[in-house]
Amino acid sequence: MLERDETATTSGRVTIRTVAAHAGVSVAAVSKVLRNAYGVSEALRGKVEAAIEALGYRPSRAARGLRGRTFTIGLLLVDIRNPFLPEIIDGVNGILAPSHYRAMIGVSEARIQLETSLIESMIDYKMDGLILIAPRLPSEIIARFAAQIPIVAIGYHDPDAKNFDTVNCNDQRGAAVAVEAFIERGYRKIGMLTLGSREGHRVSVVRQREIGYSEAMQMAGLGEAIDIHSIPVASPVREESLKAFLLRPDRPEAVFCWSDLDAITLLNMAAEMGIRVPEDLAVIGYDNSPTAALSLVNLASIDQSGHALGVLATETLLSRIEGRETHLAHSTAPSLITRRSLGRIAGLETGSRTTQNSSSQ
Amino acid sequence: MLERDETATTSGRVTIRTVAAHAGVSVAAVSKVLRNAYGVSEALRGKVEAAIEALGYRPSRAARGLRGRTFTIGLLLVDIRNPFLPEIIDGVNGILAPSHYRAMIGVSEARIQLETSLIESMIDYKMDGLILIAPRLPSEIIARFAAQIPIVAIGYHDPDAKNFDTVNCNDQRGAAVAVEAFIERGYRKIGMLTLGSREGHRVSVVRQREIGYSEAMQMAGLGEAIDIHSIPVASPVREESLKAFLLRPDRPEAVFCWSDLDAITLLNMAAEMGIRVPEDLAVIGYDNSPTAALSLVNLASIDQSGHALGVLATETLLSRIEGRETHLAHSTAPSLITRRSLGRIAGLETGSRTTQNSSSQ
DNA sequence: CAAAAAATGTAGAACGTTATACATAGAACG
DNA sequence: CGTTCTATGTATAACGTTCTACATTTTTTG
Repeated sequence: MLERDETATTSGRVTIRTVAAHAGVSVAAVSKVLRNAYGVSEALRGKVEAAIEALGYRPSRAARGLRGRTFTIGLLLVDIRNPFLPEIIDGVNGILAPSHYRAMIGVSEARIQLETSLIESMIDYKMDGLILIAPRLPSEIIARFAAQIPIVAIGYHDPDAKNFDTVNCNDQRGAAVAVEAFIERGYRKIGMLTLGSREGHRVSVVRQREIGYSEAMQMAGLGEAIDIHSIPVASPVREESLKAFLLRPDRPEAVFCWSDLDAITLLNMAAEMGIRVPEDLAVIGYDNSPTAALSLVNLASIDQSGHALGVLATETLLSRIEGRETHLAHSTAPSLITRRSLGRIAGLETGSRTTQNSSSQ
Repeated sequence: MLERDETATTSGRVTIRTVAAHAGVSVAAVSKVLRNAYGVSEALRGKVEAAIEALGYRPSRAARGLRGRTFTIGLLLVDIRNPFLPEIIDGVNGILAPSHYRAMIGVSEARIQLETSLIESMIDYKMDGLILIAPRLPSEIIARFAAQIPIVAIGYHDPDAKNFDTVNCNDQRGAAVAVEAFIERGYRKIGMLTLGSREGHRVSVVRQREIGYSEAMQMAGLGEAIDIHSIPVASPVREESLKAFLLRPDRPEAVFCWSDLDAITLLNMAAEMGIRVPEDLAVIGYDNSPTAALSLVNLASIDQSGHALGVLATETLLSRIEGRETHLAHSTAPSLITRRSLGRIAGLETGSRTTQNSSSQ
């Protein structure tokens, strides 16, 4: 192993100048090799690669950001507690691992100003593209940013998106799967718990799940029994609203809940109040979170395969970065994981999966 | 609002040159204002700040990385599923929100090569400092990186650390708190579940909790009853080992588990096998994860306040970045959240907290 | 073989900011 | 008032890489 070259900086970092001197070629030649640019002989490539190896050279991502690519994908989260995040991130990292790309995650809150500020920061870092996970931004804001940087949104249903891509589980279908499962087991009074009016727009997964619930009920001739109970976002009125639902004299016999987070809280309260699940109230959640699978919890849930969403979003973003300009909207299929909370059929101690077909636009 | 200035780049981005032209001053003057450097009059500051506001200028973090600071804190995670992560991140973001700093999170795996590669990437981004959360690296590797970039480690007990800082919950004390709680309730056959030999070094939180368990048992005159059951890291032998523990004819009457993750799995299995908790087996976990608090789960747990750890680590790192060179090792106090799994005293349906003092070196 | 075309490697500027040297203006002092 | 000291703002190079123009070498063609 050679000593560090004297063309290293005063801080001791090996730079492209160091490599060029070591290989006896120009700086631009080293850059061409790094970029895999046209006009590099095999002999030159060999010399440069040997020098890079010998010196342990790593390009500065910051410097690259001034002219070329940083090989960075930004992931933007508005809720670090979203239960399907680990799977998405596993999916993303699985695709990026063999490449030069690296994912960097920024955590914001569900407020337009904070989400916007985080996206701006990611642009200032010269990231090559962004994956927004369940963003709460209006479509026009996302479109404005997409004019500056490639963007893919997960968990965001915008049928009019032109300059950014979307990757979603088919949330209407997910809700319909839940309703159908209840009906198949003989339930007719089927309600839905949804999240409050802060999430009012059609792009939101919550709204899509409501639409799916309502349409499935109507298809089944149960339009008169549609019963959507809206819970507020903020604690403690959120928990109070769940309790109020449980205390209703006209409580339905089965309920589809927009997310496992609130479904699990509901199960907890039911247990504390002596309401038997599924005998007094059958429950299906959404997300198939790890907690839902605990046999102490045993919540039936719609699974949307975060891993597949992460994989698909990353592949879609990389193709955007490579120059594709036509819009893509991917839709994956939800599946029902049946567990005890669904009830009405014996032998439901272990989860089992009912699958739908997937589709892309 | 003025039109975008003609000195903007061809990509349309507002740069420091644009601001300088708009304010009628030099580029270096604008830089001095941005850096809050000495030698700026109030009049100049006013002109520059007005131009920045009018043009919506944001410095390029990539360009800043070439000479100054990017105002970026890197958070490195080896396990995105670690239940106390959301609280740590809330703590970090709470401190950074009013500043120019931004946290960027990188997710790795618990393998030396991958963790090392992620740290190198963060250095290549010219991040200003790093917080390593429960790193699995040997001390010498961390120290080598700390010679290049300010580092604070959370959940890493290295009494010999010289050039990086540590912020930990007092894990020995946490284990002792659990043992003492069992003893106070009359349990004498008290075991411990720990994580396998891959985590063999003293810096590891697992090893610290073992030490705390063993010493507390000896202090209580129960040295002969020390019983540490080691479970392997990898599934499915991990779950098999937990089941083997439950099936032991000489199973202890109470068990302290190194982490909520495995404690919850244990509770699940116990429920499936008809082992009553706490009547047949009392359990205390570690981390006070949200799942532990569900009344369907109701696991007593040692709380280490991820939020406080995040706050403390961030403050410590910022002072490192500002130039402090003396080593700091912060230790916060664990507290016991009592719940039903602990047993032996009536009226334990709601969690309550037993607190210890905190200390810093 | 000569001319044309293609491949190769280099020189130099660009990217957007920071840091430093220093010219100059303004303030303080005798 | 002249000299010295301090504060201010500018000019310029540095930071580490990418990109492009183009000189030169090599290959292909007639």
